[in-house]
Amino acid sequence: MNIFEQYLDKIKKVILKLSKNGELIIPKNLDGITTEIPPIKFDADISTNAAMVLSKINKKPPKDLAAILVDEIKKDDEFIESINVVKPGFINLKLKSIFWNNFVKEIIQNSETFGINKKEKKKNYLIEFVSANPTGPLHVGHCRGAVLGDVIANILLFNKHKVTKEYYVNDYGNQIINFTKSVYYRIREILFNEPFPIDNYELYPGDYIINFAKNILNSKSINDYKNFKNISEQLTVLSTNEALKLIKKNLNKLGIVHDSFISEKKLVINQEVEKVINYLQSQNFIYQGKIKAPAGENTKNWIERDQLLFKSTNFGDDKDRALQKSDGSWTYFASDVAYHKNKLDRKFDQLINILGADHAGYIKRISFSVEALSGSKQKIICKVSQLVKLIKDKKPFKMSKRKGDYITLDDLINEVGKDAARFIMLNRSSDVELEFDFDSIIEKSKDNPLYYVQYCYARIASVFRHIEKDIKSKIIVKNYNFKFSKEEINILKKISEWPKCIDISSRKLEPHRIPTYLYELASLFHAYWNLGKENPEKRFINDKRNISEDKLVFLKVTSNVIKTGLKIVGVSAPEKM
RNA sequence: GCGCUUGUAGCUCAAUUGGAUAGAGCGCCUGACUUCGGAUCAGGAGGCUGAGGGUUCAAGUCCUUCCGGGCGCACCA
Repeated sequence: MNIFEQYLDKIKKVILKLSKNGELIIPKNLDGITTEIPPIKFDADISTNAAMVLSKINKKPPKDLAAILVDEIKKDDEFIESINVVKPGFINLKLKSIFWNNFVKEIIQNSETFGINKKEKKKNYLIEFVSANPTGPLHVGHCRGAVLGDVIANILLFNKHKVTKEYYVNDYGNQIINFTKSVYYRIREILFNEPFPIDNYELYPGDYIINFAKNILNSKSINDYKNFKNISEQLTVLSTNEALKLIKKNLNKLGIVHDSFISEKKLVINQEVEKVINYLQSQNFIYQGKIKAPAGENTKNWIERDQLLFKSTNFGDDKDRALQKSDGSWTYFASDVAYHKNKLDRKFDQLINILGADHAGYIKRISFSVEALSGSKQKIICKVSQLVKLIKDKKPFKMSKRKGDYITLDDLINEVGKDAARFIMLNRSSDVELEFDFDSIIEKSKDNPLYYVQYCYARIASVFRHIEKDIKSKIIVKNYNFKFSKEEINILKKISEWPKCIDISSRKLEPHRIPTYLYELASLFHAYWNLGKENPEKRFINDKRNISEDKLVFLKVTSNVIKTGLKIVGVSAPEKM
């Protein structure tokens, strides 16, 4: 139950009715009219801007219009305690405590579905995220995008949409050849005692390659390692499989499981790239031409050459984009276009891509290709996760692949744990760079907002332990005539904002709103808890270890939201810490 | 040079898809545990939301021009 939607509907009905009676002129649509959470200082529960929005068209001051609206809104509403008009023209409603009794009843009876946007049309989403090259373990940089994608999926799933989480495996191209060669040299190092050519900058120096080499040797799939050419194809498959196995293990440790993995190589082998290029050619989106060197860049080494180009400038890109390399093989972009055709063919309602900041420049061309392929019928949403700045010893920590001094996702989780990693990565809007201070998260874990929220749940759980009830089991309520305290109603108000939080997070694909909300809710709860120190009446259980039904229900409802929220974020809700 | 993105308290960040007197944490100062878990709480100091212009009843939020940061700008992926 979303009380803001509920009252918005009601207010709109009132406005329509007044306009029918000729008391009010209304604009073409009422979209500008909203219900909001009033600032705390007003001691109100819901506010609306209706009078201000209607003011201009009616040529009347908001105050006068508000007066008319207030009378009509008040009519036949047994739940409104007071309603008043505030300075620029806001109408603020305060609800009676019976309203909150009903509100709580609703939640108790539908604890699993509280917060879900039931009105929303259910869609079928495809969300592609992580898609790191299968050449080694995931590192910290991948972590943020991974969590972002996973939690966006969780929010959509919570709202009862259908979601497919997909990983695009870039197992084709130069990087893969270099990677396979690296494995090959490590194998020779083991078999023939040849030193690994560490000076060759095309190769991957990381130690993990040694493990891949050992695993492949142990599998005994290949007998003769003397000639690279003879075994390169087989070795590529074995090597990328090793890398993928490791990546999946890393993801699992973060609590992420993709529904499907799509191989770039397969798209190429099945000639899906040719097919899509032919199609685009038939639609006149492709031509043979040259790309100009970018202005301001060092153009000494620039070689202009004829290439197969996609006309992304048709859609507003700065330049057209190459599809084919000079050796005739496809560019990354070409097979990605084929991949997106493949996505479109699977008939999703909405495609979502999660990209790292370093790939943001890629968004235009890929979205334009989706436009071209779908005849502008489909648009893809691309979310960018900004960089994570690692701080160690109060200094920025720069990672270098070459030196091998980069922090893997595995290291990160081993140090701070899955839950903290997820919560911190999500705690900020994905649009801003995030500072990840290793030391403060490891050393003083109390500074970690995750614990603050979890502690709230643990405190409630401890009350349940004292009264020998299970926090997880359903509560049977005899009658719903509660008498909530001022503080409890204040927290219930916050709980009433939960569906709104979910709604916005879902529509804007902004999961960071959930940890923020949970933190705020936990904060109110901790403050209330501490009142019990000075005033025993504010405690939840009395000397005889009894609890009133009101308080029991209140705790149940609060813990329910915290738990649901933590679950969406993908972290645990421990009963003891 | 171009594109994307960002600029809010000393630091790290929120801010209800345009709403009211811009809020938290850290740090700094003062206080609260014989009793439901102190991983907590109460109070104080700290702001011309980078600068100018515009749209609007209303702008941190939208448009525009500057200034500063980040990322990207070939056949890499």
